[in-house]
Amino acid sequence: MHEESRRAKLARLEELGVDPWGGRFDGHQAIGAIRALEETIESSPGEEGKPPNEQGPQVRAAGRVVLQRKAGKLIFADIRDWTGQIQLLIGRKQVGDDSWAVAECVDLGDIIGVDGELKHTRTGELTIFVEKLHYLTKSIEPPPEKHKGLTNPELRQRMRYLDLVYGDGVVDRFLDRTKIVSAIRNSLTSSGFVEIEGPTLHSIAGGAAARPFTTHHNALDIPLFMRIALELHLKRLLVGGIERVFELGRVYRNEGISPRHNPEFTMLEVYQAYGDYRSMMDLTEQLISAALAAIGREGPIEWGDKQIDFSTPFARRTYDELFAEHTGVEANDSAGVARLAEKLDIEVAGRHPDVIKNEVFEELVEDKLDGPVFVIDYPASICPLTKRSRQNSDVAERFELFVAGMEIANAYTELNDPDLQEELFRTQLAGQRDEDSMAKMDHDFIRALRNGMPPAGGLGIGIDRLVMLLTGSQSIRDVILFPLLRPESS
RNA sequence: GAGGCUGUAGCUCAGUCGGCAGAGCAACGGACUUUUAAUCCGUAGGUCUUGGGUUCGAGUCCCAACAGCCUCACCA
Repeated sequence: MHEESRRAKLARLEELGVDPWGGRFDGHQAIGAIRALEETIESSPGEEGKPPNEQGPQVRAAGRVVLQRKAGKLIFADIRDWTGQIQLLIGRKQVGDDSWAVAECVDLGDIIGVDGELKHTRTGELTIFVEKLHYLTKSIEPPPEKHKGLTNPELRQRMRYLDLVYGDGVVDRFLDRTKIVSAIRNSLTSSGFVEIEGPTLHSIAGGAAARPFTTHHNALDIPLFMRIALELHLKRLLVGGIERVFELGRVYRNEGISPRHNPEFTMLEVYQAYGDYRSMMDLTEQLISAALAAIGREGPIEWGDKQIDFSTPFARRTYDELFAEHTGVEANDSAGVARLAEKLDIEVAGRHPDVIKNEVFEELVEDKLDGPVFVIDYPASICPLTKRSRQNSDVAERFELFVAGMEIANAYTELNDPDLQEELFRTQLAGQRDEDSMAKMDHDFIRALRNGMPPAGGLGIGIDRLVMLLTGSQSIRDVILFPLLRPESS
């Protein structure tokens, strides 16, 4: 077994009086920063036919050994940290017999620290000429294949730590995710929004239409649900006078898994008193622009075979307009819509016309919206939390932002009429199943509205999908560090 | 939940018509003080995902289970 030889070296290190598990290692420089010191190397002409003499800075680095070439009493090794990779040269004569014995215990995957001079080898490779070697941690497991790394998607997800070390661009992708989230948070904060933490255990799983995960509180002996949305508690805070408020948090939906769905995902919801859905469009553009700037992306972004241009302002098109454009049937032609639905095997009998129309929209229109495009003015009847347009009460002041056929954001002018809200919670649209409806009666929420919620705009952004788009990732599992997998059977 | 594809050494992958289980990397032993996907010589490494079945004989064919990926369903 591979483990045996590694354990033998572990024992050998202990014999040599070296702790194979290392300890505090102060003052090391990031490899990326060390590489940037290349220009400080001073060079004087060497003797006839010899390379120039170099004098480089003294550096201290730490990293994982990812390549190793043993050439007799010389070892070339490449170590990698999260900022880059650099070659080491360890010579028996240069480090002395004792350190050489330690160096001989180095396996691929081990973590070591070095002190040495930064200069070039004869072949011109930037290299740390090691003077002192520090063992920082032994790896008992062999690393993945050195050319291709881990390619099996299951192993990449289960052993994300290896994917991060050996996968091309994986660390950068997840660091980009962090930068995107920070940029969004900073942008909101600098616009006067405050971040709060709402409850994740809800007694009523409201604010969206999805099946919740259920759990139970022992002491109170009550059923509880993991939240499926952030909405209703944030709106309670509007009632409480927190005029600009947001939460960036995990929500849980007990639904299928796909390249665009993970049972837990990250949602941003923002509420702005005295705003409306149009203010939310401006805010959406602001946040996405800030995210792009944070990861240094300019110009169109490649996503699969699509080119996405995030220059602002994004297109704004009405729901009905897009419906007619992509289906060839006018949105208000309910007979025509019904015929279309039947052709698509969408059930028609006993169902609300807007529910049917929306299913047709999802089927025929959404995929084609490469965007970014704000789809505005949804049928009011499918929007129970949204204020109706003053000009046309059949239309809700709502937009969804579509990019590459994916819904990225959803925003409303928030409904703040408690009586209408209560009525809409009560009205189950004909033909809709309970779990398909977001009209779930929440008396406490109604009571909050009865105390006066200021008119407001609200916005939700699916952070994982946004990160997918901005990092060119085709699967949500590529932007979630530990996506849900079935546990391994032992 | 349905269908398709995949599962072989630690990793990446071959394995033809059903006839001795293969390679590269990694590992181990040896040579090498300027290599860089180091090179050269040698060695070792397998419950072919699991369980059944067909067959003289199964990694290969059939059935089932398990896991992953994809498509669909589900999912504003």
